[in-house]
Amino acid sequence: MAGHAHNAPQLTKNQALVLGTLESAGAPLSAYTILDHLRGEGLRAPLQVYRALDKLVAIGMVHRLESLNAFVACRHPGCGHHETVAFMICEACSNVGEITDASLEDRLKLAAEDAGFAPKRSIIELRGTCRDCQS
Amino acid sequence: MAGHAHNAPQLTKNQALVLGTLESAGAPLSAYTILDHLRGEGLRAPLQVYRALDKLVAIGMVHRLESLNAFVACRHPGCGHHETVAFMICEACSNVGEITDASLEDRLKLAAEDAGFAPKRSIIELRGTCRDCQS
DNA sequence: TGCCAGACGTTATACCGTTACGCAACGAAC
DNA sequence: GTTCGTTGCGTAACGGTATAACGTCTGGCA
Ligand SMILES: [Zn+2]
Ligand SMILES: [Zn+2]
Ligand SMILES: [Zn+2]
Ligand SMILES: [Zn+2]
Repeated sequence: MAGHAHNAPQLTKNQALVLGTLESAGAPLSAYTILDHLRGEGLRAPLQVYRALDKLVAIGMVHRLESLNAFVACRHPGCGHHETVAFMICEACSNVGEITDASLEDRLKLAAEDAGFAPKRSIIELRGTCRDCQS
Repeated sequence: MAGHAHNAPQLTKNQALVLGTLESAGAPLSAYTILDHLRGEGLRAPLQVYRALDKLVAIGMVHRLESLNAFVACRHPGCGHHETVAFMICEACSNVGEITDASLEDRLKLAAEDAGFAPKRSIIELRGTCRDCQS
């Protein structure tokens, strides 16, 4: 359960178990996979996992990958409050990287506002091949 | 079944039914919702809808919205081959707009390559409020 | 003490998507 | 014309993802 200290508000037992599972996996896991990893710790129902995930996502320690229906522990360099993050998902090794790029964010916001759209949340997920997997 | 003519390769009956449903809805629909709309036309199983959707997505007449697990008929102005599209999803009225912005695409590609990542596919979905729904 | 908010546990259910099988239609190759 | 590969179709069964609706238990606080 190593980790970067987001200003984390005392995790509960289930939240800590779920976070630990994600961190030691180092890759995205589905809620049901997490559940399977934690049956030995007494968890039995999906909802126990989903509730913990909801909280962890809310405080920014875990991200949800929409295109994968899966969750990953935050690896953001510095782990600040990232408003907009772009995820790089390697299809070969499942590793997930995070980009925060202000000019990209600006560009996106501008393009949306040109169309009269007021964005609240941005989902950016790149599928491809990470540095290590390019042969 | 009005529509823009992508260079469409003669849709089959099921494909035309599914596309027609999406176009007349004018908003994203889940595969099961499409199926419910088409029971009267003889469709009975999810697979019939998913197969049609697969094809329609492949030829670019329908887009899949990953963050919604839903599908929408293409409304892209000009409907060309869009490599990278950003979707603007209104959370108030469910309307979906499409942006194609070369400089945004470049910026994203550059940021990824800085990180040693070779992207194959980009998923960009903005959640927010469209022009008509801002009061 | 009484109350409330938040986390918890359990059951059941809804929603999303695929596997596996077999059949029918079409066109190219022989 | 027969063979064969490809593509679409239909059905059944299944597996993966997420939530609803209960009730319980705790800790904080008036
Ligand atoms: Zn992060
Ligand atoms: Zn990789
Ligand atoms: Zn489009
Ligand atoms: Zn709207």
